[in-house]
Amino acid sequence: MNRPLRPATVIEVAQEAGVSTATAARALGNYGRVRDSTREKVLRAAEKLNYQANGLARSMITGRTKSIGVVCGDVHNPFFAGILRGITDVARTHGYSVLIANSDEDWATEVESVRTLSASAVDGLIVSPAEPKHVEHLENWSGTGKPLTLIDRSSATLQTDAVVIDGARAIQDAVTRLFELGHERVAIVGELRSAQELDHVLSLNRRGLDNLDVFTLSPSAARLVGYLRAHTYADKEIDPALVVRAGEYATAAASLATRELIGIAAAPTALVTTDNVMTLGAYRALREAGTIIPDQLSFIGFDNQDWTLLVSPDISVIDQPDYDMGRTAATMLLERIEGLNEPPRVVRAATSYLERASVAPTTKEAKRKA
Amino acid sequence: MNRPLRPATVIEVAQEAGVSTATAARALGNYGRVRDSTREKVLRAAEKLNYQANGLARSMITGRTKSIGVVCGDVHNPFFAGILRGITDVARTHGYSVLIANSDEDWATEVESVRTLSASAVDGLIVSPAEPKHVEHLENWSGTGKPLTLIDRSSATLQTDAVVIDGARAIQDAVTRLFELGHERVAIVGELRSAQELDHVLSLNRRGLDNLDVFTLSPSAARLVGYLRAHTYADKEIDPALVVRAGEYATAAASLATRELIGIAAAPTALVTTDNVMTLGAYRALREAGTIIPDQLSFIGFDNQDWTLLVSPDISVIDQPDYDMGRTAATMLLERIEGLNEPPRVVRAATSYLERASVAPTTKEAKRKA
DNA sequence: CTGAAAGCGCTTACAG
DNA sequence: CTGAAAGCGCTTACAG
Repeated sequence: MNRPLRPATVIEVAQEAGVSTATAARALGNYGRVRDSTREKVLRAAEKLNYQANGLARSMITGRTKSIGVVCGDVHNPFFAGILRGITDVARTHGYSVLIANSDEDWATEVESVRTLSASAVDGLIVSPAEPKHVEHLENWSGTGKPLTLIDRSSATLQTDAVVIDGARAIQDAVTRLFELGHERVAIVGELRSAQELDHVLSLNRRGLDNLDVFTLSPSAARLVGYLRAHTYADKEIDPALVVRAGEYATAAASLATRELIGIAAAPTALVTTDNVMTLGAYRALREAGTIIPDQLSFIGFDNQDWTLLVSPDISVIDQPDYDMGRTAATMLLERIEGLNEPPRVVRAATSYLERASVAPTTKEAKRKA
Repeated sequence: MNRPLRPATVIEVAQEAGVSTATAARALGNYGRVRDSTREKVLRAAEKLNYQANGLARSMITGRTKSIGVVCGDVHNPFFAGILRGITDVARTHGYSVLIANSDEDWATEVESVRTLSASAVDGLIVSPAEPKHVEHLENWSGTGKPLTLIDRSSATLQTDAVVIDGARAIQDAVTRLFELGHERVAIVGELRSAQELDHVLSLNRRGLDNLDVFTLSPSAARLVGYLRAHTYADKEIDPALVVRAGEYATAAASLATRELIGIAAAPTALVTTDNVMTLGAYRALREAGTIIPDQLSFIGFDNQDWTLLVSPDISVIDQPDYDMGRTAATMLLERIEGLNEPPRVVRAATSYLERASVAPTTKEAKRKA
């Protein structure tokens, strides 16, 4: 009865139960046909010997490890943390383990992460690709026949499941709302890392904007398109000085860009941001500059972070269901792992605009209403 | 040259290179002696066949998977997110994968998580035990000979590496600082889930407090000890009404408890909290109640969250190096995995008190100084 | 329903 | 330095 250091094997259980290893394996592994009385005999022997299946040996044969891999930008970013929580919750209820890797939005790191997870033989992968245009490594992964689900970003070249939001629509609605409130000079702060993508988007005319598939763009570029569409459809001109590029995915960059923005001669009366990092950075700059919200500037952030309800005034935000997005992505991935064979499915999670005290009509508009 | 769906095996590489499988394996696996020219021949064949080592087969033999498991309360909690980031960063540089599970501070969930990670055959485990007194499942794990590192909480019964902070000391210093500023009525809001532990700690006299090993307590109880010590050493009486028990690890519970606290007749002039969840909950309640900080109440939070520098006034905090704690825990674990054989090491990470505008002297004290 | 035997893709003594 | 062979702990046709 003394528990051996080396756990018992199927063979030992079989001997204890007086059956063949094949039969013991069937009873233990819960497959094939076994007479009930035999199964019980085996299970009793297993219990006696404290049998624990060796998952490695099993996985080598079945080719499945009951684990999934996640490659996101940074687990410390609350948006990804929320997604990850959703993924882990779904995985757990299905008995799957979750392996996590951060890309820091760096392509080479992402490639390496995928390789590491691949070496860990995960059954499926959830990735928010750092560069949706460079997904050869993900194509290779898919070449193995194992499923892949994209999250937060989709790809034009990759035919797989994806969970995204319509960020362009969300920003378009927010900006339009600001127009309603009388704002004529609305600024936007976004990462917009790719200057090329930025130039491309800015160069589009109305028809170009209409026809653009925003889901193939990087998140910040897609959201900028919403900003441009709002202007175009409202017949407002776009002042390039109000389109602010942080250039990298960091709060410091957003702060710097925002500081410059509010220093220009024809200052904006309203500001929208494209995600939680930009929101935090921009807000810090406004706070340091002593900008009075909403009197001097109406402000709409992205992502419903805790702090947006702790500062004064409360910050209006575009809420994005990160947790549910994670759940959805995991659910879709597990369906594929379990054998679902359908054309790629793209889920667009719903965002919602939560208007709070950081947004107010312009003085002029307020008077008009009165 | 067409890439086969099934990756090449050692046997195929060996045939291609014209050597035995043993030799091919040695060259591929980078162990044993192989003549340089032979090695090259094998590696060239491997490249040609696009050989990828089957980690599962390798792991089954070596007994190692190059992966570690992490069981924390909740990855969505910024404290754990910071820890996890530290762990993943260290793991990556060593070529290890990280498997993550949340316990939600629930013991049964933790047990299940350990079992799942165990089935995934991780080489080591980092756990912040939900109930430091109930660690039989962790003892079982250690019984396998694989290493375990505790984080944020240690255990009296478990002889393993651990990374903790001296929360008692941190709170003691903070409370003492409040005394210096003239505060006589200092309150504390903590989770203090275990009523039994709370009663025990509250019942201690000076000697009992002196001799208590706070590292065997739950974090919030340990921090309460710091509060009690500060009072005892300053010869201040403890008003039980100022020791506030949220009872569960949730912001809502902290808010509720705080709301009651500030409603009592003899209200506190200062408040400290025991971790980031309690801090957020307490701050929300104060904000809703319209408490003016620091005029009506000096406030010291735990964990240097982003938002503590966004609200007005800035919130003083006890900073806890979550990221570095994660790094340290991972480093220690990997050392054990690599064979280090030393007595258990307990690292006490340094906290720092960051005083900001949320803390001020009492009116009386301010006058005295003037 | 059960058993004997082969096999998954590696690593590892053991000889030479 | 290299090779023939056994073995890790399972699962899986194939017979019966």
